[in-house]
Amino acid sequence: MTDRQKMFMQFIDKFIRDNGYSPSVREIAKGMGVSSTASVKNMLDRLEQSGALKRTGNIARSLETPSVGIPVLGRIKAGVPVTSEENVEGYIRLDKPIGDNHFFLRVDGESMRDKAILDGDCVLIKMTNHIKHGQIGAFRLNGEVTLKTFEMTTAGIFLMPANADFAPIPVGEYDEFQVIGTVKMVIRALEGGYDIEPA
Amino acid sequence: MTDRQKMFMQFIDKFIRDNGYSPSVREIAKGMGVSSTASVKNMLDRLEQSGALKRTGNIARSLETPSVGIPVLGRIKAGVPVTSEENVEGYIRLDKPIGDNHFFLRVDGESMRDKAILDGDCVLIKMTNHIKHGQIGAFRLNGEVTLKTFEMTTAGIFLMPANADFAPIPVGEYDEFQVIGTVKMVIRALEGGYDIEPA
DNA sequence: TCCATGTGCGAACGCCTGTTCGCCTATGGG
DNA sequence: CCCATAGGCGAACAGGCGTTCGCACATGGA
Repeated sequence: MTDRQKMFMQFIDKFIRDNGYSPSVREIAKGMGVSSTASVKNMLDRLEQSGALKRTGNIARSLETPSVGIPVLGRIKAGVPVTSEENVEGYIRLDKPIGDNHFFLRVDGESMRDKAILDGDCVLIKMTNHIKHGQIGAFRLNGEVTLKTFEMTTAGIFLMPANADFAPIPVGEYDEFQVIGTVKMVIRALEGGYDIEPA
Repeated sequence: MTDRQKMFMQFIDKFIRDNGYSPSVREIAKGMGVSSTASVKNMLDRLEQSGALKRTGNIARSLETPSVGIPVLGRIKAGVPVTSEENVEGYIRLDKPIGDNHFFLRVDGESMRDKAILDGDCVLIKMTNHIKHGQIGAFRLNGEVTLKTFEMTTAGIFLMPANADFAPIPVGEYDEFQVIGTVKMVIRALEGGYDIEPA
């Protein structure tokens, strides 16, 4: 994406945030200081083609910046990529300064109880390979997805539960191991105070 | 709001969720099974007047269902109503099936640690006088606001911490005591993963 | 009985808005 | 030099869209 294209995106984004509806072609032209609607259409066509923008043909103010519903992944099936459609159990809509390298994971089990993350909570995962000693993250170990504290010591890598009922998991040289990402937020619903959109 | 008006709101709401932009007057007419755009405008005028809907005059598809910024209350000052402006430290924007009898409270202290609610978490409070034995709620006791589990026994009312370092608090007959509301959701940000709008 | 309120009809007006067409300029490989 | 790519101009078209006007018909309280 060129600098010019980024400027258009920023304008559209801000307009939608400020007004709650998307700008018209002419409003974009005015805001960006070009005089022809054709120039704007040109730009929108390219932005849409690159996937930065979503439009619905011939419909007024139907511009969308695609990025609001963050998927909530439930029990992760073995053998498929984590973010596979099959694992999506719903969506949580977020105000969007968040990238598409994020998803929510519904916590299964009590192994992180003492870090105040309970069975059924939703944790926001930022997908990344960079994780530091002591950070909580999501990992894939021999096909199983798990939420643990990451510890890297002279004895090797350990995935630490936060619950005395569970044992630390050493990551062996020949284990299939992958850092899925780090935990950025925890959301817990109590007594039906909160909905996720159905998948 | 009449039943008919609720149906219109539901339609508009769903349309926006599904399409990302608001319906036109004619689309509403079609969707609601009325044949005149004037009827729809009539309805929209009333919905707007009652505050259920926001519009921008003469602008296509500018319908908004006011998405509410729920205030986040920080340290509650003594002597002022809980929801007083002075206590607001920011806002969290929620998709709106939530009433204005809700607010977020930023948790101060570790007294609910064993219920997985930590210092600095944001809890969504539904303001109500109705609370059941065993529910977590926010209370005002002799001017202090506190988050505890509510217990009602033959020995009286107790506010129970979830942390062995804190003692149960009996509510005496002459205490100034008020149930502020019940906890509906817990949100925790880790490592800057999440922003609240400034107040 | 009278009147306010909620809901509806159909037609017409006029601005709003996305699209199209043809043409132009600058930049940077090959 | 040729050409692809990014960006832009101005005019015109056709359908989208909110608004207005005048009228109609129930319901329910005064």
